[in-house]
Amino acid sequence: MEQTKDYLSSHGIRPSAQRMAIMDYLLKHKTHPTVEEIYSALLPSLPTLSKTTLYNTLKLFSDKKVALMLNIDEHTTRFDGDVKPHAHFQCQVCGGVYDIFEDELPELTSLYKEQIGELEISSVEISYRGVCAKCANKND
Amino acid sequence: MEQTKDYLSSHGIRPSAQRMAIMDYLLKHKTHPTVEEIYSALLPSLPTLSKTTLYNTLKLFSDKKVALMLNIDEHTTRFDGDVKPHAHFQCQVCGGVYDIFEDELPELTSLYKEQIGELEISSVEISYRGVCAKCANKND
DNA sequence: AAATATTTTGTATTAATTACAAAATTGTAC
DNA sequence: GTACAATTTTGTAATTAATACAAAATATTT
Ligand SMILES: [Mn+2]
Ligand SMILES: [Mn+2]
Ligand SMILES: [Zn+2]
Ligand SMILES: [Zn+2]
Repeated sequence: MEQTKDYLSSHGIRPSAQRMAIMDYLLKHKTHPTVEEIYSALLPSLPTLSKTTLYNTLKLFSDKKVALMLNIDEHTTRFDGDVKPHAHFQCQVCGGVYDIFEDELPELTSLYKEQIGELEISSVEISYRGVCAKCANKND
Repeated sequence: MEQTKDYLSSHGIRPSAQRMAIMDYLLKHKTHPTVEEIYSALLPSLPTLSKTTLYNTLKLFSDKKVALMLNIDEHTTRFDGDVKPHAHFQCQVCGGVYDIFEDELPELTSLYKEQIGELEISSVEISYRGVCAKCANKND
């Protein structure tokens, strides 16, 4: 929790109680939560937390590059405290979002370019969709 | 237009007037249009077209793999009649969505896998964000 | 032509996100 | 420490993309 404070500060984000709680949640829960999920989880410890604060904070985190804003789920935005290069997979059956790291997908890192032709790149999102192992084995 | 009919039929889609007009529009306009843009464009020639039909049809096209549903734009879904493997780039300044093909990004095709570990893949979406050449040169 | 299945349409609803301004908190100057 | 300014948080209202639903229209089969 103390390190969360320094982490935010070092990225130019003033570490308020709300911001630390939200960042902390993202760092501890690598489930790619939605705004609703984060909100419900934090409400017990931050009873006055407003959704607007949550939206503003997550936008801020994304701008300052301490969180990823994922558009993999067509219904809602999801967030990720892990900003290292990695891809995502969403199961169309259970809706779960899973990480795909370089060991599973060696080509991955080479897609993180700063420039492609004339285009200046600031972020990359690689999204797979399909059926996860758990759901595929349900019809047995 | 006649070939559009066969194209839909061969993909198991009954070629109604609305469906042909929508598919036709996607094949002719490689601008990654939103639902609103498609609707406005088709309204003059199909005055009774309903948004519900448009949403249903685009969902059908996506399911039948004759169109891509793009989540690159966080505000709204965009559609693409080009279903060949390619990546996309959205300019954060002008909002335009551009194609990135294999000649610009040779690693691209190798990401289109059918399986990654235990995960069965049915689609891939690769989205870059940044600033396009036109917008980068505006501050001169 | 009658019966059946499919597609289209219009309206109402849902739900994620944004806009906005007041209230609260924090930081700075004296 | 009080006063003032800047920042952050909050609650409410508004927006808007997307979906639900059932009636109307159209196409297909018998
Ligand atoms: Mn992740
Ligand atoms: Mn494209
Ligand atoms: Zn699953
Ligand atoms: Zn641009």
